[in-house]
Amino acid sequence: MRKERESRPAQPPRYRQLADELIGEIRAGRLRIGQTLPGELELGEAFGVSRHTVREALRMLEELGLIARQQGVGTVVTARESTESYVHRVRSPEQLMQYPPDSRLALLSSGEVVANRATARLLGCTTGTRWFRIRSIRRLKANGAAICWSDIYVLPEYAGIVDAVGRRAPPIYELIEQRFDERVATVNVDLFAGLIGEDRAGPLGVEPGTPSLSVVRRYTGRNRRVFEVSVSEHPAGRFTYSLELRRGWGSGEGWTAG
Amino acid sequence: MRKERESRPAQPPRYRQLADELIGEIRAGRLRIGQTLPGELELGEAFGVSRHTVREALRMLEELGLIARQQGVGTVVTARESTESYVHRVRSPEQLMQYPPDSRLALLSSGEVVANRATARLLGCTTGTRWFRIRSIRRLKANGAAICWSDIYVLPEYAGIVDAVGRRAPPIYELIEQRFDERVATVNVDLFAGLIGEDRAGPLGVEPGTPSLSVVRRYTGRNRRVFEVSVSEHPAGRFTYSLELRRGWGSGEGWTAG
DNA sequence: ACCTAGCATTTGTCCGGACATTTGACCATC
DNA sequence: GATGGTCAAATGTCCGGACAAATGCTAGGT
Repeated sequence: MRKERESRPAQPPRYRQLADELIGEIRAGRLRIGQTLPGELELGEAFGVSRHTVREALRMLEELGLIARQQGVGTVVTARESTESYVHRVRSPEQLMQYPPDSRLALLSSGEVVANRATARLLGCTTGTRWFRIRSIRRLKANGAAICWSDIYVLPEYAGIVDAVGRRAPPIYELIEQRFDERVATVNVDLFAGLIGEDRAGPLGVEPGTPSLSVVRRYTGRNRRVFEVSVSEHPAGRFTYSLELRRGWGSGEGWTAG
Repeated sequence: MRKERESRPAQPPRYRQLADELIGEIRAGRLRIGQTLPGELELGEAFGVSRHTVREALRMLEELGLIARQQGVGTVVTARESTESYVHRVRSPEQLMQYPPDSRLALLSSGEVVANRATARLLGCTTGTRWFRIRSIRRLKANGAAICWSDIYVLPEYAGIVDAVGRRAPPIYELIEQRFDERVATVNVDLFAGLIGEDRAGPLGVEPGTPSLSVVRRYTGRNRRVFEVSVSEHPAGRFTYSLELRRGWGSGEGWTAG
């Protein structure tokens, strides 16, 4: 027999009331992290609702990252607060670069290099590590203005992709994804103030000593191995790196910023 | 009567098979954006499953951002591909700033200003707009080294928060959230190369002409109004702005970067 | 032409039930 | 102490059913 429901307008559904109640218990500390909740049947009896309604409520908590459910084990509290957070999202690592579509990469030189101390610190590797380095400049097609100088380091085993660089080609990480069993899982980006040295001022068309925005991007594959690092220098006035974060709810899965 | 299911190991659940089938139809273009799907009952009959199973399958598509469901209307295709994306997430706008916890903001001066042309361009407002500006320097507690100079502009109606600035206080946007009916919905961040002028070199303890990392953050409330803009300059070598993006699936809700 | 009531359609909520699968505890045996 | 079997408990999957709520369409009245 279906339980009669009070015909009160704007009353939330039963599953939401139950979810709110359980969230309150967790927030208050009466249900602690690591603790197993009563089973679905038990919760249903306790709150006078069906198991379906209980499961709907638990699904909400799961989406908020407060609990984890496992078949045969039970429902465990995993967090006290669901993590309200601000999210920046891009469709692809290429969109992360934010270069104008009418800009082109021009290959300057390439070859194998051994990371000295300074390079090792920049790349986040140990001194002596071998990389294949691709030096390039990105220019606007319209007026040929150089917007950045990029040193791109890839693992020596991926050096073959240099054949395709500099033409109407996709980004290097994408070439690597296409030709090898590699997939971008994480991108770490560092931005800091730099200064254009004498060796690069000419090709970039600026005075030596011009301030620059330095951007280091480290691409990590699924095997937690960094397979590409790009180090770019953008002369002042030619490039702004932008991002927008919007408020949202996270699932408490360790998604916080690196 | 319950339909007999083939006792084949590792076969996905019926709701997932149905979800995959519908995803395939959408990807192939046979179900187009804007098109309404057959109703839940009709889908159940067509695929020989219960309405519950249909709803589970549709819930998956909804979570992927491929469809939208509305009571009394139906289920509409909203996207052709679920948007694989890379996500950067922080818990709060304060975490976005990335200042070391042992750094302190020291108030230099404050007062109302009128945006001239250059300031208006920087703040993203019109020339002549009035702001309340708070000038400050952030230093490491340990050695007193200045890591940035910040000009923080707030709407004049929020000027009162200046009383609490510079002490063991939360960030300014948080003070505003506490005292007024304001809430951060979006933060836009621009990073670009700058240069430390003569007026700031002394207080910052660097030579004039030192390159700097300039960071502009615009805080927008729920009413789409920018209520705070902070403009910070970090001398080279003292600050790196870092972010990490991880691969994940978005819901195709227009979450792409600004 | 406009408005309103009624109705059909659709999704949302909730119920009871049954079986499948997974997990961990317990016990017997070696 | 290790191993394997059994069983209870728990969640996962799936079913049929019923009613609520929202929406859009249509017909009739003004």
